[in-house]
Amino acid sequence: MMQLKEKITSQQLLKAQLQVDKLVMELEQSRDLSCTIVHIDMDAFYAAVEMRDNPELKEKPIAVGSMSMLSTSNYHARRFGVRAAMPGFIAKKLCPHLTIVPLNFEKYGQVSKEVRKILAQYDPDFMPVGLDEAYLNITDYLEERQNWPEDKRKYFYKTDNITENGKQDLNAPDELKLNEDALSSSLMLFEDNTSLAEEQPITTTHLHAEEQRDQQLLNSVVFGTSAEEVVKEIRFRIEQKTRLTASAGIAPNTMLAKMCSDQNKPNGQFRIPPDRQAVMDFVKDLPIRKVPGIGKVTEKLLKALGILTCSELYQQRAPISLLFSETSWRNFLDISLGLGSTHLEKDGERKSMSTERTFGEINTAEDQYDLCQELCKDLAQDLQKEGLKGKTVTLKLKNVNFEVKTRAFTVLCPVSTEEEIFAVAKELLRTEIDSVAPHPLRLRLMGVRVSGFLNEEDKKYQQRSITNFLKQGRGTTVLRLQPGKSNEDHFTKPPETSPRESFFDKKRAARQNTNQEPFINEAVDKQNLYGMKSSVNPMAETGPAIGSKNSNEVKSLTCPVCFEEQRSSSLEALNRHIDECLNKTLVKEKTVTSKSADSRENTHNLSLYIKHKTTDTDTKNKMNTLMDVGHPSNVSDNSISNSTEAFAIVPSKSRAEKEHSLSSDTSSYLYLDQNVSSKIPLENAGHYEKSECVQETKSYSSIAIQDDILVCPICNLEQKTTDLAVFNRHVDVCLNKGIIQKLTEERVCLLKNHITENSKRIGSLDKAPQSMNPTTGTKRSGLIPLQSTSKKAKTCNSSHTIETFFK
DNA sequence: CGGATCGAC
DNA sequence: CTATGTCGATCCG
Repeated sequence: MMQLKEKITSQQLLKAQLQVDKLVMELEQSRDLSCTIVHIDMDAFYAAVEMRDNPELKEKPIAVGSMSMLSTSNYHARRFGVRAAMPGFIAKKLCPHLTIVPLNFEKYGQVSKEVRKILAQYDPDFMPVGLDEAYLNITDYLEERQNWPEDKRKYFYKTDNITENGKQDLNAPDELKLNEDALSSSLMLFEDNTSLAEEQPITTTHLHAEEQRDQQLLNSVVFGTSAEEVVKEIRFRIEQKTRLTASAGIAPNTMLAKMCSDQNKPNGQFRIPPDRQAVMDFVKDLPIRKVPGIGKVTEKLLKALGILTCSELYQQRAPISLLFSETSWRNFLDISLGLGSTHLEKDGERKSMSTERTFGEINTAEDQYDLCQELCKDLAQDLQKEGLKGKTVTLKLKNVNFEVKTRAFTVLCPVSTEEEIFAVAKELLRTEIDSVAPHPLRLRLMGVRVSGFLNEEDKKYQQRSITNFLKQGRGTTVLRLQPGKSNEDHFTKPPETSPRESFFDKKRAARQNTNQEPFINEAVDKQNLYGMKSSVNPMAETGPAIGSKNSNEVKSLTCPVCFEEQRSSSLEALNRHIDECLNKTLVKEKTVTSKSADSRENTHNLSLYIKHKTTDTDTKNKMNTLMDVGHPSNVSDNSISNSTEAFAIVPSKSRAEKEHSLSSDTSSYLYLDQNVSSKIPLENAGHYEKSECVQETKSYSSIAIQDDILVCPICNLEQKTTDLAVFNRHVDVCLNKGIIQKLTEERVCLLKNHITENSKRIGSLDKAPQSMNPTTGTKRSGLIPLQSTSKKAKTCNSSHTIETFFK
């Protein structure tokens, strides 16, 4: 993209600038600040629930999840660098005293329901996001509330609830403060009130009138009519009801509201007033990574173009409009202007359903088929719960090198039962197994997804067609697809009866007489896949099942669609031909994508780059170099200084400091195995991603370092530093998959052997198994090529990269 | 449509 | 020993 950017002429840029700015004008004109959108976000939700329900966990560092994956952690644990999406066993190394609590989704769901009940009173159409977040549009509610008498905005609470021994949340003092603030600002009028809020914990009936009055005076709070007051009230009620705290953001649109809720987390809130300047001020120095929808990849992409903040995003709007797709750059423009959705669209119908499982290596075909069937079974159950049938079945595979692959197939007749799904998934799996034969597929994950659900129109059509179909007395073909029959029957056997011989049948019969070479087994199955496409639909005008018939009876490499005999004996080629025939297009020979010169070029650059860092040929040093590439101690002090909040082994910060580091801190991991990596300036390598845990640490002080020697739990190498913050950053870099992910499997063992033996030449690493399929390293991100000549790296075999690297 | 990726929780 | 599961959106060919 940087190259493309270079090639933009000033002419083009000028034109783009004019066009974009015209749009900016329009956008500015239609800027809508009239809505009040609220984003509510429960603080460390799962962990908070677990702590609430088990006081023993209160003072301990805890995380919720399993040894293999954590969903969230409490603040205690976050100080050790333990955070969401981290494997539990690594968290244990970072924090040996960590208590890992298993997930209890039912409970979280219950709590979430309670919270939602409250939220619904402020916006019946509020939009939940997961269990712990929600957007509310309180515009209408606010207006109505202006005229409310105080008693309608008055809530009672039990002080005990907050100060009770051992019961209070870590953040309770803040909440108490909030309550006190609210109390002091309220008039505290007492009125006998029949419409008390449900969270009123005091039963008034047993008390004398005066006592009752005193009691309630002490423990009541009146919230105002402003947006802030409403949100305080919401958070107050949530805490009263669940003993859990929430953070909130208030802004004129959802994008801003979401970012606001992050601002004063935990247990705080922040508002951007409905004022253009206020919005622009907020957005000005905002790191783009904070924006919902901009993730790691997009951040890096924009960073390469010199864009770190929203202002820079705006400044570069013209070139951006030339480099990105329409949807992408329009979105970027909205972001840089602080524009976002002002209404909450309720989520539509489900579009897919899937299930997947991670496991220790499974490499025998038999086990893989069994597993696949099990997944289909589970998925079928889920589908049936919602009465869904879908036309596309997708198989997802991840091998032991973490390379993910999906393979999909669409049938004309929607499927929902285990047998139906498995029939398709099995073929997809078979194709994959065959594609690497005689090597086994070495899987660590398998998943099955069904999508392409029928919409209402489809259903009607389906119904009508079936009716017509049955009227015509051709039910036998339909029955082929009914549950109860084995999957084999569905796709590999011809219909028992063929009421009417079609054109295709005749053709087929004619061909049969020529008696040619039989298909090998897999060929039959692959052909079946194509057969399904054209034959399974009982409504097909062509009549019964050409594919099904062909599958058992055709004995030559003849296209079942055009009936031309195919020259190539390659099944792949035949299948491609059939596919093209089905699509009524010409057969195009796909060229097999080879590992392109580009990918080598990249690795070449990389090794050159590393070379200057290591003159020593000792293997262990190379290891260290590899692990330390992203280590801050290798980079300029300057880049570190902005990052010292990592994992927050730091005392509380003032607001100003915090804001400063927020704006200057940007994430950038060093990816050694990706195309751009060699282009990232070294001085940026020490930056790291600022995660939620960093922002949520304000009330904690620093902790002591217990050990003299810090050993990274991921790369297992001793770290030179004794600074826990620096160490944590190293772990973060290690964790961040770019480097280590590809090494965690057998390669690490190889390396270790090399280190201990210290004799073999490193080049032998090149002899790593070739069985794995190269993954395509193509990066897209809506890039519009200005010149079609730039056929960039189509494939990038990451393991190869690493091998070259070591070499 | 199939496949790959990104992003979110 | 141990690196999730699920879903929607987008882009490309």
